[in-house]
Amino acid sequence: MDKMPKAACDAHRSVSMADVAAAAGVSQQTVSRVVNGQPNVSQATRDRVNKAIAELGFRPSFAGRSLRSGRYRNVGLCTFDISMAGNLSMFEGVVIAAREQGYAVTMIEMGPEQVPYLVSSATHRLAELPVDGAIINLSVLPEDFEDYTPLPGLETVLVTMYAHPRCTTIDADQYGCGTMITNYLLEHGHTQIRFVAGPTYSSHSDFREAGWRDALEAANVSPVEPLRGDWSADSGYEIGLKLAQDREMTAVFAGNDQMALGIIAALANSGISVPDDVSVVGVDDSLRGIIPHNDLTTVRFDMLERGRMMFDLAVGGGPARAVRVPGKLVERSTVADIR
Amino acid sequence: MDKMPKAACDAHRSVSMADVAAAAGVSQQTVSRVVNGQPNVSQATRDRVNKAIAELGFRPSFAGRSLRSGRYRNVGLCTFDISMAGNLSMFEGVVIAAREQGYAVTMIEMGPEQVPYLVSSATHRLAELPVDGAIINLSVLPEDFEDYTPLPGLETVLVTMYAHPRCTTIDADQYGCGTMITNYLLEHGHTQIRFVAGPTYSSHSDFREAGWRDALEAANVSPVEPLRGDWSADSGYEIGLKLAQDREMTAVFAGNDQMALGIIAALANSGISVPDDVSVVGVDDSLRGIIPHNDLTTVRFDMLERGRMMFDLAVGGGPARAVRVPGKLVERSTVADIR
DNA sequence: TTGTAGGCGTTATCAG
DNA sequence: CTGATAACGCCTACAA
Repeated sequence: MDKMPKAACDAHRSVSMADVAAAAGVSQQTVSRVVNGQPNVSQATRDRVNKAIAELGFRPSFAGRSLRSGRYRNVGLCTFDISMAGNLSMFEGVVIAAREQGYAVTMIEMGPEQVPYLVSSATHRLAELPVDGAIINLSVLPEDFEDYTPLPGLETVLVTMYAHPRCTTIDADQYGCGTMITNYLLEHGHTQIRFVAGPTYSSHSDFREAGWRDALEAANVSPVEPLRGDWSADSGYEIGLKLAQDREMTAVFAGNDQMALGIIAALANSGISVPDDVSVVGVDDSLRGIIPHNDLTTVRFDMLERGRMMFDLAVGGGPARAVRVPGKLVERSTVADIR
Repeated sequence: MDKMPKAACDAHRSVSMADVAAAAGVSQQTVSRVVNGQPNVSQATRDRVNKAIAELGFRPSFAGRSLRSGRYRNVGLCTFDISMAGNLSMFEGVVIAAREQGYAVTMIEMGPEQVPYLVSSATHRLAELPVDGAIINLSVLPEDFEDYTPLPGLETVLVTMYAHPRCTTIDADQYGCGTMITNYLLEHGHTQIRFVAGPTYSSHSDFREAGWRDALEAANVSPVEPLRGDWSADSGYEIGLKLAQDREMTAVFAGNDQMALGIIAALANSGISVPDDVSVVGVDDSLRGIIPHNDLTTVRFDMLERGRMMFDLAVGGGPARAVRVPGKLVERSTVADIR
């Protein structure tokens, strides 16, 4: 009984290099050399080790490796609500960017029981994960945003339009997208441009609205108070019915593509033709492939570019700054010169 | 110079419990107790330690912890192409399910340079990550599927409709969804039910088609060869124009909702009314909130239920089996009794 | 070409 | 209540 190896007592222990070494009759170090493809091993030894590896089903321990190296080659990504529109496409960009550098992405969701949403909670959850950097997606502005200080030693990037004094932030440029769309409509001769906002909690909607407001005021036209939807096409339809009563309005800047679609349907049902009578622009370019003959003029954000920047900031570090990734206007056929 | 601490030489080393212990004038073990909220520490000591933790910006090392515990509380998720429709929603379910158990999810994408796609490559990449289990999403059937043997010691789940002798597989029940939709249309008196397939590489499309075929044959009607689209609404539109020529057809089973939308538009433009003249059913229920007045009858898969099952299988283990998660018919108004 | 020693940060165990 | 020790799996450095 004395000779019974400890390993046999612990069913949960995984196969280590020491086990492989024992099986192959070599030292642990030789196993390490084989596993890492180092040159100074004779072919015979190499074969014996590889055989043992295969038989025992050895896999190198991430824990052991990263304990040694001090790095994980992995970034953490936290969202408060993963199902919020846009989070998934953001995630896609980060995963692709990470893969290009040989990194993985570890994801957590804070979940609905974590109310109020605090950046500091997110940071602490992420800090216990095997990550070299952290990306925290702030779909709404958390209460502790101003007071927040990132953990020293964990490069942290906040995804939000708001700048932060001690932490790098990044987001698709919602404000710029608001001015871009509004100016585009102004260039086409429109002045009575209505904005359709998203839900009140959405800072993206706020920034798009601010861009619209500022662009209008720069052109000396006073903005009409926006109507507010909930991002859904049906809410857009209801709003479209109201807009159809507005005899001044010649253009609509919808907070997203779905609402734009609803608005266009409502206008059509009210005998108003797009773009002949009224021009409509959306945001996100989220309808490609989804609806037939998609002709909605909109703004597209390059999710791969955005993901790459988030990733680079999260692993690269550098001083705190506020990065805004510009979108591109996608001209289709729901905008025309004013009649 | 002799007294210069080693740490000062290595800028990349992170703050360890030993550092905190030195700063607080206690032993490393006491720091461990404080960090893990164990009871047997005096309040005075606890305060001193916490102060040192805050000052030094200590965060517990994932590597050290999991080296000790032998577990990661993390599952790996691999997709061959993350942007494939459906992958992201699958991912969402897994992340939510994982969070409920205090797990994180680490994600990798194989990327386009990894051709041909091999399950074994995915397994080996996942095996080097800090994961207790692995989920591999097989959007297409890889060449080495039959020969594949999962790594012993890494619980592996394959997401595919195909069963595997040595590995648990799971998927939304595409075949059952095919029979369900077809039987539903048969119950409404339709027999001339056309199927619109997705791209040839899609096994999901194949299984939906097989379900359709079998249900028809069980009802003694011989299936007309399906038309094939590329999942997009525009391809659906083209197919819809062809279907409009088919005088026998009274019902269409579209491979997904987007194509269904295109088909309905093309039928309408050809003077054929849905559901008065022709009934149409889609799959996925992916249009909610996207289009106004969404009235498409379709099949919905519960992504949270699916994610929970995948997660449980990946951490729970058990013998190899093939799990199929059934969908639910969502009755809206694009199906009517045959005229 | 191969082997030995040491330490990365943590926690279980035992000793005080 | 607190501290010392050992071990988890791996890799760098050095020795044979």
